[in-house]
Amino acid sequence: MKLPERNQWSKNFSEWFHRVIFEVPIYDTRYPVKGTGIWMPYGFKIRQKVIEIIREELVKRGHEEVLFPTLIPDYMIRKESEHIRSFEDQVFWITHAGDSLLDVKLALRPTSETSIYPMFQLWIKSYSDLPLKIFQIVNVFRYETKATKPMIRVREISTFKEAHTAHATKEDAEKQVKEGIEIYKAFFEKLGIPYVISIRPSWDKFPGAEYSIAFDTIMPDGRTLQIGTVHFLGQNFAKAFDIKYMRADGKYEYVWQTCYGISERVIAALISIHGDDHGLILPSMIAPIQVVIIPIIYKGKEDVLNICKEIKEILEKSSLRVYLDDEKEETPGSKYFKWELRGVPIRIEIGPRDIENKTVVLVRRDNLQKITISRDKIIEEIRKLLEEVDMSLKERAKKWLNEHILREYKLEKVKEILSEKGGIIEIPWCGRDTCGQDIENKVDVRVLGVPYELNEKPSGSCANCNLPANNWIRVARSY
RNA sequence: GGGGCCGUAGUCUAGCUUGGUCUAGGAUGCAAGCCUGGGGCGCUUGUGAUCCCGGGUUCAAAUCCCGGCGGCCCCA
Repeated sequence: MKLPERNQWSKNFSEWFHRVIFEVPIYDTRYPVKGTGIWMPYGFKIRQKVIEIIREELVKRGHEEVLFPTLIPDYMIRKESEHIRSFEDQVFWITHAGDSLLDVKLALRPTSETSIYPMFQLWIKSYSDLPLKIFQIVNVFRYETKATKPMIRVREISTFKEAHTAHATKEDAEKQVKEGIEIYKAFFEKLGIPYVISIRPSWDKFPGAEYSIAFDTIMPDGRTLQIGTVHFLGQNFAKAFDIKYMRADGKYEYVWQTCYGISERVIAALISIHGDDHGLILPSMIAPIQVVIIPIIYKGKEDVLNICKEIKEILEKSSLRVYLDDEKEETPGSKYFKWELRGVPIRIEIGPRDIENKTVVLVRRDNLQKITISRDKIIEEIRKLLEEVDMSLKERAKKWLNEHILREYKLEKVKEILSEKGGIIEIPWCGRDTCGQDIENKVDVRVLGVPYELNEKPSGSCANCNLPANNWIRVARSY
């Protein structure tokens, strides 16, 4: 069997994506409210695994999980002016209870800063209460006006992980920003999702933040997707919500804050980036089913099934997630396609030939290579193979990302490259906001920002205005 | 922000321009049976559609018009 291709996957990504999430099924978009969808059992399991990983990374670093109400009273959401100004048009309001008009209308949270920080104000008394590091995983609502897209641009974000922290000093808070970034790096590393980190331009930072740092990845069609953000809030919200603490010397000071978020866009990225024309390929850590067993039953050789059951038990004892597809009416070939679509990393085929030779056939999902191994080596062989598949997925994704990040000095070329193959282009930039926005308009791109953690600077002049360039700026067509 | 396309069984789609032949055709799926089984088996039978919703025009609307809801795409 030849290597599965990635033609549909890249050239017809939108179609590929819709087909896969519908047919697997992962997510049903037929619910009659625009920009919403249903996590189907298999998709829900993938989502669960992703949530487990991020939760573990946060808890490991001293974050505690909480759960806030969905509703935010009008006067509260308005406390930080820049924040509300930016979200105003996107807020869903509850104005009525039955027929009666509410005295205070209630917002469905578009994000939770304004619901959480009034409580911070009550909880934080002295420096010994700091740092305070919490997170929640909730749904948030944003009335998107542009075309919605399943998991990528939705009106009900169903999986919004938001962390919120408060600190005694600016230094502590900025250290927290770095920790937030480390958490996300570890998280994406585990999912095998490659990324670039950029400091968002001032005109695109989180409303109410001092600055924002964002993770972007590149989707199969070459457009970038923001998959994580970390914000330094300074004392903006602390002042708006009067969050003060008493220092050791008895004086009061406003806290310094950060927040960072991730949504189901990560899941969209996960299933897209590792896919091919046959469907999903899931990293073993995420795969709801890591190994699927397909019995090849010929008439009069029904004992194949018994061996399959034995092997299933052996593998389960070794903590693998195994499924035996013993459906009688379906042919093996049809099962292969089905489980490939669903991204199960390893398939075991067992037929009469294998029974006779005490072997099994292992097929890895990424390249469909078949190997025949002796039955008593099955556990170590599968463990090894899972690791190899994970590794090659990660490497392929990384390679693909790197191939789609280029440097360019001429704006006309930028436009050309982005229309042809998409990706991210780094161009020399003078550092002025007006010039950056000018580039956005001229080339029809989104400025992602300047590279985070890159010390090297461009020489020469800005690609747009010819003033001396003082940094690289990343641009892309984005979701 | 601006523009375009579309909505017919669970899914994809024909029919719409030129209203009547549509009792809405096909594929796929689903169900039953036979036959099969190491890459989407085959055959038979069956099942499944308020033609997105509301209004209008007309003797007559899936088809034309208006509004709504929903989906997709493109451009600066």
